[in-house]
Amino acid sequence: MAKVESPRRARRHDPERRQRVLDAALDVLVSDGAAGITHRKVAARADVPLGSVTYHFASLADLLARAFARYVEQRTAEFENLFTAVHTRDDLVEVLVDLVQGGPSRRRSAVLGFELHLAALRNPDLRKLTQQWTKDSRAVLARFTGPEIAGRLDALLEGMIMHALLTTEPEPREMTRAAIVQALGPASGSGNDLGQ
Amino acid sequence: MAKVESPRRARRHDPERRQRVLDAALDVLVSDGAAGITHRKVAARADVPLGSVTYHFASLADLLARAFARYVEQRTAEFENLFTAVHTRDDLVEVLVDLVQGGPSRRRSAVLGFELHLAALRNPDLRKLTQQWTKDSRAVLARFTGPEIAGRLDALLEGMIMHALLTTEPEPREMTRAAIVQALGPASGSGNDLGQ
Amino acid sequence: MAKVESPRRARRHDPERRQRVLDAALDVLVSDGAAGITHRKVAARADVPLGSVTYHFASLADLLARAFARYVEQRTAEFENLFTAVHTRDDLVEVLVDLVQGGPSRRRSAVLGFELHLAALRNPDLRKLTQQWTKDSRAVLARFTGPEIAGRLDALLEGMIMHALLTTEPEPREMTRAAIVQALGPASGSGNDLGQ
Amino acid sequence: MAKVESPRRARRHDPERRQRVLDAALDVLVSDGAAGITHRKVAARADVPLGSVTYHFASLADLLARAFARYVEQRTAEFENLFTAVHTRDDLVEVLVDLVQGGPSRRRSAVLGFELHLAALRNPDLRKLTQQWTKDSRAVLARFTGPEIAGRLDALLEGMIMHALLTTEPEPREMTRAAIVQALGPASGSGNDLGQ
DNA sequence: AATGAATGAGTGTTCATTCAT
DNA sequence: TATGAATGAACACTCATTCAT
Repeated sequence: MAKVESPRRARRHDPERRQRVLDAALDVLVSDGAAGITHRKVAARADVPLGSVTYHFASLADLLARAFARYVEQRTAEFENLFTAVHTRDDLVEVLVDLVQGGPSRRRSAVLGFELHLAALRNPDLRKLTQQWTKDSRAVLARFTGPEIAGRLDALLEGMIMHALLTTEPEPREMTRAAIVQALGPASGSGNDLGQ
Repeated sequence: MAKVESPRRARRHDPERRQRVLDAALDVLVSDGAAGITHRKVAARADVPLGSVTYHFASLADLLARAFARYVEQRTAEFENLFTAVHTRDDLVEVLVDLVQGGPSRRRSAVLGFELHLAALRNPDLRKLTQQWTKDSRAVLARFTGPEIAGRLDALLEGMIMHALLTTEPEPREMTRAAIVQALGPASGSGNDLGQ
Repeated sequence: MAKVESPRRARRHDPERRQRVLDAALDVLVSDGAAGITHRKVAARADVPLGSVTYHFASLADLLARAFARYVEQRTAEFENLFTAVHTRDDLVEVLVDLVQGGPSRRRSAVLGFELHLAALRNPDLRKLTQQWTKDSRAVLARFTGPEIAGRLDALLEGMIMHALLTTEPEPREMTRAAIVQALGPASGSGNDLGQ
Repeated sequence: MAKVESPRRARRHDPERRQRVLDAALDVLVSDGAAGITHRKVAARADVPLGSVTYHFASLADLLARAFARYVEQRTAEFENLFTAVHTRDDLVEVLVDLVQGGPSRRRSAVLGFELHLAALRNPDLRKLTQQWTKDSRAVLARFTGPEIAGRLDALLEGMIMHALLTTEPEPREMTRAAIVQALGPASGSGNDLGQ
């Protein structure tokens, strides 16, 4: 019978530890921000000895950079995924409204996004990351809207998500939808398809 | 002959010191972020002894809150001001485009804005501040656009400013203008006025 | 009509302020100990501006010394007083038992006494104070018991008071009495009087 | 030839460091009192970097508590030891007189005892420690005197030790002895043994 | 006489990082 | 390879004391 997992495993070989530490770092970023992350908090969160964190990552900045990289990777894939089922303009609108109104489930993602943006403001390496991320996101959107609309849509979404994060009175779904529909511009064709 | 400014004046009486410390705190916030602010950096920036900062502000959190409050105050006034000369739709568009494209002169403002937003995410007192600020900004916009458009315009501007801050290839002015014009929606009247 | 006393009176002339500050200092000593006393706590307790405390007392050590002096003065008088009504051996025993079992009303006194003793261990000025105090106390006791008994009685009382302060299970009154009676030694005469 | 002790050894491995820090803390308590102890003083006394003290003890209060616990442990053993050679009533008296008159060699012990008592007044954890200590001491005494006499003897000893610590004119040994003999009460048997 | 402002020294504590094992 | 011990730098904050007014 399997032994119950003890709170501090002494496993000498733990190939996924790096990943677990990175996820723990993201958890800490969500709750305490880039301002509040420390080796110790990450180690505690990952249930790993302190030395293990400094062993696997050259510095806290390095850990942060790799954690953010992991986040962007995951989020890009997730974002991509969101659009696989989009076939009509209405599908697109619905997906984007969900993105903004996402509720607590997407709060984590959103917070990390803004943490990354702010950190990137003063860290060139992270700036590269945000630029690639922005480029990729817009590319996904552009498949449905063309590049110009994609850019403004992206900005609008970002602003709306930030506001959603901070407000106590969430915007009605209908208003979010209207804003998105307007940003998408007039439907190009007569039908409901995306007209590409 | 002017006295040479000594590196540490022994000025015992300095009634505007509080304000100077707050401005120094904002300077530090711009360069190092809320993550990097310390009493010592603020004191050095304000050319004031360390004890002076802790004397005037009960805690670093208190100092931060008051600095952000000062920033919002200034920025609200400045924002209000921007629109005194706006009479036509084109005026409005031009002012908003400037807001986004503002260049280095507005970088400080923008950075502080995002620092505040992020800090507010985990600090209820600051959240009150951002909420009031958002409300006030939208109210100003709403005078020209009505409340609904004001909301989406505000989000769009925020997103565009964030992107402008992070990109190395600034968006052409024309694209920014197009996005804003679209967000404003179709001109209500036939003329160039704001149609209110 | 009399103005309601505001929490911080701006009375320029306040001849009893020194005394009030000393009493406040004793209050702080009771609650925080000699380890925890500060100008600020005393000022707050006395409802007096910080500058007033440093104005009236040359240093914190000075304030402490004068506060303890005031305490000894009061306590000596009080102690003396206790014995004015003592005429018989039984009276004496009863008064001493009360001294030990005194309950919360005497806790303040007892705590201050031990604070003083400990402070005196490292401060020669305070040591003079404790020596005089001890001498006076013993002199009062000696009027009833002779000097030798007075000394051991004093020590016994001190020890019992300290234990009473620290225990959660107070000693029965009867046991305290028995210890005191034993320390007093066999009644010198046949009667109930003190036999002097 | 012995190596000269360098002021700061770079000893990375030092398994008894915790104990040495605790002993250093007791030294500081003796010289400066609970009021005067600081991490830095302890570190200097133990010849250990500041960070080492905070590394081994979660807080200054923790350090204090453990130092006092160590003291009580040592003192209890020592006290117990004192009585192994006691067989007659005279032996007992002699040991107790030594305890009070102990001279400088016992000054350290006595000071720490009073520091602990005073600290316990405001710290429930330390109060537990003093209660256990008192109980143990009395139990040792009670083996020779019975519980009731043990209690009053304990109080008397405490009071006499405090006075011995503070006086400049030490009490003659004979007087101390008389007080103890009286507290022990009349010898129970005819002989010199303890009559248990 | 009295006090608010000011400041330098020092406090407990946290932490990134190093290193011996 | 992994980690507990260790440490120096820095931090937020407190405070006795000074001084201009």
